[in-house]
Amino acid sequence: MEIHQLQYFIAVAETGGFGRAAKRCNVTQPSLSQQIIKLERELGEKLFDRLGRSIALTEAGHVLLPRAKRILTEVQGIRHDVHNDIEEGIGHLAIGVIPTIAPFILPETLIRFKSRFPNATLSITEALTDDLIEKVVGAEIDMGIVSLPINHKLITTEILAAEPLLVIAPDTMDFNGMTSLAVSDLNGMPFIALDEINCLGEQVEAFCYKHTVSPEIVCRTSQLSTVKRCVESGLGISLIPKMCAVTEPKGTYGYFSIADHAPKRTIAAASHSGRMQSTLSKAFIESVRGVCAHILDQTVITP
Amino acid sequence: MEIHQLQYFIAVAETGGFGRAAKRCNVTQPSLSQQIIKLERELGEKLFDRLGRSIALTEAGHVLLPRAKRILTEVQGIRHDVHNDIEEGIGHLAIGVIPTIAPFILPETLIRFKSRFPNATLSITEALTDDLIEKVVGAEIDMGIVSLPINHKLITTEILAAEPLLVIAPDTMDFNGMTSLAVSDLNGMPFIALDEINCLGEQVEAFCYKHTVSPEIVCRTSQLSTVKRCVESGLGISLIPKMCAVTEPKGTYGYFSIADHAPKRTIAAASHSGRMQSTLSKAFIESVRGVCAHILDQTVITP
DNA sequence: CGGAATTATAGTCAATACCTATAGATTCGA
DNA sequence: TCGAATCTATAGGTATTGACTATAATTCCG
Repeated sequence: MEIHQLQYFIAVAETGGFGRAAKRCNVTQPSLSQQIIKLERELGEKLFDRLGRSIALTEAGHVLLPRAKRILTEVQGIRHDVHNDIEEGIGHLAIGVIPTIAPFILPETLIRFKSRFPNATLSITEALTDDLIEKVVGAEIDMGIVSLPINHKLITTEILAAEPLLVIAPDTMDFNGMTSLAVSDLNGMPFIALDEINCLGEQVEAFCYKHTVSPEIVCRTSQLSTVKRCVESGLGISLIPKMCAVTEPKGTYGYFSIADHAPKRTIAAASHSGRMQSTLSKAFIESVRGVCAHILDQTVITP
Repeated sequence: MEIHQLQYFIAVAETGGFGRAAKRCNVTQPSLSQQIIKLERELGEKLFDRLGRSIALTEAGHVLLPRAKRILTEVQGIRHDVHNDIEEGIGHLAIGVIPTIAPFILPETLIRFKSRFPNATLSITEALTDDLIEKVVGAEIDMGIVSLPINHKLITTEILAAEPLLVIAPDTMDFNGMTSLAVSDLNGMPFIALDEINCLGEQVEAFCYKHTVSPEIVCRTSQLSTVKRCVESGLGISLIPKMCAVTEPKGTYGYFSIADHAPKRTIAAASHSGRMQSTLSKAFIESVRGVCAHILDQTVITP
């Protein structure tokens, strides 16, 4: 069964004749006749009673007609839909975000994205960088929101924001009223470290190593919120991303920047080099970029 | 766009590879590749991102997939439906009935038919024989319930019942207690005639002419119910089909058969010789046959 | 009965779907 | 890092088939 056969069939049914149908379909009458006969043979039923002057649909023809029309309508609609549904933002997007970013940007990002594309569906995965990269490569998700650097030849990254890392210290610790510190001030300080399975943990570690400071690690946790709670209870200081400082209620601790070698992380969208970015993907990236800018614009440094 | 292209597309989407899809579709991989490429060109959008190990649907592919599946499902369903819907009595039947039959058989026939084929739709036309025949020839209706003879080379008839015509006479007229009359008894009697545009009118006329009796026509009406009312009011006698006697409430009149040359009419289904009879048509014919048998089985002759 | 109209058949041609063979690209394990 | 394996694309040949022209067969109408 072929689409053009259904087209011919509908034309015959609607024009009431093979010749007229052929004219409408821009083929000759014998061609059309043969295709109808072929369709009849395939279905094992005559579709028309040929009455000389006119034709009449048989029972089988009556059954086929509405179905054929529906199929043709859908086929006609496909070309249109393939172009328009994309613009209308109908579709699905699978996103992954690392745990040290997700809780701070997702709420606002989802609100923005959903209001712009109410018809799109979204699935979010929270996982560590390596996991996300693997999922992107395997096309399980469309994009990962991660922290650079990413080194994988199949991954393309697009920078979304540069984010300072701030020292967080409990109110019980005194920095002599300073609001900004030097790297060397960290030396020997009790330090709450994030587990190294988080890239942020690694990055902090690398930062300390690079500037040859060695704070004394008194605790290792796997979540930033736990870090904050440890700091709050006076256990030590830590280094956390600004978005974490901004978006959680202020407690009994203060924030300080490091003046001489400001540590930062770079937030980026990682996607598969071989896949074209969908409209939704691009829009999501812009949403994240906007949310980051908005969040990082705020000031939290202890006066 | 061709159906097999959609089939290939779905296979690739579901198997996650061109080679596997080709195997499932029983074609070689290059053939399948080419058809996908062709489909992509026609739609103006890439449908898959080829990632080496696996493939991923593009945005356009995501839009197409559910539509392609729906179309394929419908196409698959057609062959099944064309055969099964017929057996399940889904469909439409257009019937015509002459006025001297319609009111007596239709109610019961429709009840029987509808209970057997609840999913079928039915349209009924009441018209004179010539009109009906023309509509059957023009395929406007599927079948006419008429009275023989019908002479038209494109019409096939199938006899449904032989129906006696009975003399109806008002109670005020006395036939000396006889329940059956001879043809000659009609001579000179006041007679309520049905208009000759009805075939029944013609037939009665022909009957009288053939047996050389000439009742005195005192009234011509166009409907049988009017004939009865005229008889009832004592205007004269008439000759009416038995089904008319049976299915209308008995009033102040009696029925008599004609013993020597029993007049009758032959009820038949007239259909187009060139058209195959649908299941519904055949079933409707059987319904009518059954109803006629049931009605004509009853006895109405005045004791 | 003849002319107009309509569908079916026959024969030819061109488009194309399919096949085999092979190249190019990527992944994975040694 | 190199080679084997896997996967898709390309090239060229073949065969199917949809479409065309011409014509026959049938029906309808004057």
